[in-house]
Amino acid sequence: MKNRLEELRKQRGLRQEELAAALEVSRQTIGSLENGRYNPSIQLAFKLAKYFGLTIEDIFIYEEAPK
Amino acid sequence: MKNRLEELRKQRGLRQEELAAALEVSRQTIGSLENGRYNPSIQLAFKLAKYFGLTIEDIFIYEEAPK
DNA sequence: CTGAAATGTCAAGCTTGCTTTCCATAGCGT
DNA sequence: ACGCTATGGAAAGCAAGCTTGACATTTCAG
Repeated sequence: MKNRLEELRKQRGLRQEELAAALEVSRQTIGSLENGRYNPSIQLAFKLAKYFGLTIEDIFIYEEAPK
Repeated sequence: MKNRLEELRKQRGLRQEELAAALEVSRQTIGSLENGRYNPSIQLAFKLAKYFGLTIEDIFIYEEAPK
């Protein structure tokens, strides 16, 4: 699963740390998502979508092969 | 987080077991989601949305309180 | 070039999502 | 009542998401 987090964050001129604080997660979590080390929980996906004013589908690109 | 899984499944006249098979998860997973024992992973949420021809936001209702 | 800020990344530990197995309960046709 | 089918739900175990803490690397202003 790919995502547009880094792009969206930079568009808004935010640091990973600031975005993390806004979402109440750790900076490492944001970095890990941007770099594809793992996928977000659905809760966090909703938080991100709400924060950016987009839908989950706008931010995360589902790819068939779950791996 | 609430969801409309049971409603959607029944609309389509499916058993939990059939839906589970279509999504390649266990019957217990479907039952647990319908009864709110836990939230789906984002992968499974995407699978469900695709299966029902809806968006994740159509199926899952995000509630602030992460509990 | 130098230093500070931002990001990358790892490790250990806890929590949550999902599996399999198993048993209990509910509903329904006969 | 009986038996069958669908669903509910618990337990144990593994995988994935997230945390804190620490350290390496990149980036960029001066």
